[in-house]
Parts: sequence; C-alpha cells; structure tokens
Amino acid sequence: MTQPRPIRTVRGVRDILPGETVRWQRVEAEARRVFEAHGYREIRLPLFERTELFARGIGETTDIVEKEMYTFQDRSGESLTLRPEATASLLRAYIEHGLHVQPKPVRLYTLGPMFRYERPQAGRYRQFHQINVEALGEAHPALDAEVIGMLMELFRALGLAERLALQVNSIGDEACRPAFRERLAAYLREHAGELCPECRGRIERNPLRVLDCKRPGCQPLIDKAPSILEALCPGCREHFERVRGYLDALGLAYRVNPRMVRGLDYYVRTTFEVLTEELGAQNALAGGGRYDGLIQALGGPPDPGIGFAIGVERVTLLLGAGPDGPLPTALLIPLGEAALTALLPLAQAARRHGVGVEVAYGRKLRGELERAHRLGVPYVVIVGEDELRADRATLRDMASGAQRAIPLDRLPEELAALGRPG
RNA sequence: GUGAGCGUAGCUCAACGGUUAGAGCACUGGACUGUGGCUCCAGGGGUUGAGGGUUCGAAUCCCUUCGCUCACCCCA
Repeated sequence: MTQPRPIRTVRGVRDILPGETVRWQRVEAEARRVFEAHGYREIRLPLFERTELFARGIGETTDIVEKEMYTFQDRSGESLTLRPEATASLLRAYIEHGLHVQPKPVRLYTLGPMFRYERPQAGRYRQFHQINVEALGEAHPALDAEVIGMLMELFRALGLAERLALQVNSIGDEACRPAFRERLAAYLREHAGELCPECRGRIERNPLRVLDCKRPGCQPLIDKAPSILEALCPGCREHFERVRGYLDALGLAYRVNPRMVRGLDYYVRTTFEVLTEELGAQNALAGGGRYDGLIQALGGPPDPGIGFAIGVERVTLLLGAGPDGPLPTALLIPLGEAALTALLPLAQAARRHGVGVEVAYGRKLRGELERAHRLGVPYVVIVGEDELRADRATLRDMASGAQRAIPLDRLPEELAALGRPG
C-alpha cells in the first residue's frame, strides 16, 4: 500500500498558524474597539456576489475587474465572483436592506478575506484579509477627517504610528477632474518621448496613473506636471481645505501628495493612503477615499460615502513576532488512573472559575514537568497516590520551585486565585 | 501576464559528478522508578519538489514541469 501524496495549499493562499493568530486577534480586537468607540457597527457580508456587482461597483476597466477576479459559474449557470474588495458588497447590502433610512451617517465596518488572482509577493496574496470601514450618507468634510483620524488612531493603538506615513489628496470630482485630465494628457503628449513605454500607453487610457509611476526616468516630468490641486473646482477646493483643517485640529501629521492616485475608479475628492517603507514594494497598509455617486450608480439613493480598507497581512507583518499567545495557568499532572479520574472534574471546575487549565496524560512526572517548563506554564499541579491518600494536591510554582499542599476540593478556587495575579 | 533567484529531514543548512546523503535545532526514549531548566547516550524520521535526459556513476550537469521568493505590474 503506497502512501497517498499530501495535498498542499493553493498558490497565493496560506495557513495562519497559532504563533501568528495571536497577532491577528490583536489587530482585529483593536479595530473593533476603536471603531465601536466611534459609533461604527459591524456588518458581515457574503464572500461571493453576482459578478455584475463588482463590474459596476469597481469599474469595468480597472485591473481588478479586467484580470484579477475569481469568477465562476454555479450550477444554475449564473456568473459569480469571489469578492476582490468589500465596498461594493457593503453598498449592495446598504441598498438592499434600506439601511439609508437610518440616521446618517450610517457607520459600518466589516472584516474578512478578499480574493484577487495576482502573482503572490511579499505582502501580497491571492486570499488576503481586509478590515473595511464605510461611512455613508453624509458629505460633510468633518466625516472625512473622522474616518482618517479613526484609521490613524487604530495604528496608534497598535504601536505602529511612528513607522507609518499618512498621505492625503483630493482628486476632484466630475466638475473638475475631466478638464484636468485633458490638461494633463495634453502635457504628457507633449513630452511623450521622455516617458517610459508603460506611461506612454497610459496617456490616453488613464493619464492620472502616470503620476503614480515609480520609474526614476519619469520623475522629472511628473514633478513638473500640472497639479490636480490647482485645478480643483471651488466646491472640491473648499472641501479639501476643510478636511485639512479638521485633520490639523485632530493633531494628525500628514503629507499632501498631489500625485497620489488610487486604483479604483469610484473615488472622488478626498483620497488617502497609509504607507510604510518596511515592506518592500507592497508599501500601502491602508487606503481609502470618498466615493460620492457610487451608491447611486449601484441603483441606490444619491447618498455620498467614504471609507477605507486595511491590509491585515501587511499590518501583522509590521507587528512582527510577538509572544506566542495565552497559556493555561496550570498543567495538571495525574499519576495513575485514579488520580486522572479525580482531576478531570476539578479541571472542569477550575475552568468554570475562569482559569486556564491543561491536563497531562500518560507520561512520567519528569517528562511532564519538562513539558510544563518548555510551554512556559507558571504552575503545575501534581496528584499521585500520596496526594490521593491525603485528599490533597501538590501545587508547584515553576519559577521558584516552591511547593505546597492544598486540599483537593479547594483546588479550583486556589487555581482561580493564581489566574488573577495582582 | 513578464523577469530573476532558489527548491536537500518538521526548521536552519552541509555534502568537488564518485561508497549507504550528513550536522545543529526540534521530536521520542534512556541515564534519572514521584520532581523541570544542565549534561550525556540512543532512536525515529529523506522518493534530495516532480518527470525526463547526459553519464560507468547525478542532490550536483541539461531539458521540462511544479512550487517558493523577490521585482515589474497592481494594490491592502
């Protein structure tokens, strides 16, 4: 009989092992705490939707829709897609359930896996995880600042603030962007010869993208290109100035980057990114912006909206390795069958008192003590024939080696007291 | 989708084209019968990613393929 070959993970997909889940739990818990302190509530969304939702919501000509979606037909022949981002789904739910009748802004957050068919790389996976925030139905610039401020507050709470940089920009709206786009394209056409081939191709398709080019050769030209900020219409200009004023009032450090361009088609006015220099090419930890008009484009009310997405993998990469996670307070070591039978209900009782307890099976005392030491468990309880005769357990402090006898029936309470140090 | 680098034990890595592919860590057992951290000994573990080719002989050279990594691209 031959051993079957083990099956391995699919490319670009990975397991998050126990040593790492500790960090994930921390990120998620801090996010929930910070967001809920701002009045945001969780919404949970399906992992797949009708393909059309993403085509309409993200933009037919974006890279995501054109070549990165996991699209398949279900048994009824309908075209479905694993979500490549969360905003479209969230807005669909907002519209479908009439959440727009709630007091505005409607503040929501969600988290979970997204799927994009890309070549994996440091900080980039085919199944990756985002934490999303969306604030819907309110156009006030203070909401932009609230959302951005909340994002930075989360990074501060995670101890990452000093290693990150916040950039903000305004990319105008339908009133001013088309004209700017033409001006920029005209400028680029004039200097097409000095641009890299990729950028030359972008001049007509999406000239704003040229501004985002990282090739050194294109930089001088980009530096001298017309700035979107000078081309903003009065409405966008005022909105951006007020957003900046509120950011200043919040005491947030940021850089205005007039060349920041975001990859999704739906953004208007405020856009922002949180960047790091520690993760190689995948330097964006979070990004977002305002998307007034998108909800209507998806068949909903004419409500404005703003939101962001955080890349959880990238955040946990930055957090680095930490403690391996919560340990039980005590390892209970029974010596023999009678002791095991006596300890099982006591372990259960201790857990009901809220203390973490692990029971050892079958090994010699020496081996179990060694295991307890290596696990880092602070206390060990030994129950053998001697203890059973006296109706006692031996409690050992692993750090000091000190031992004392405690009555068996007092064991759960004693352990619970140890589990609440200080 | 494009390019480059790399695939040897669970992990980190050795092995000039030449005997039966090794070491450290980890794991299991013993020295030590109910007391951890140290030390010593022993043991389990490998289709050298896979397939083909060259050769008397391949972990080593060649081709193909898969995977990983990094970068382009894109973005979280």
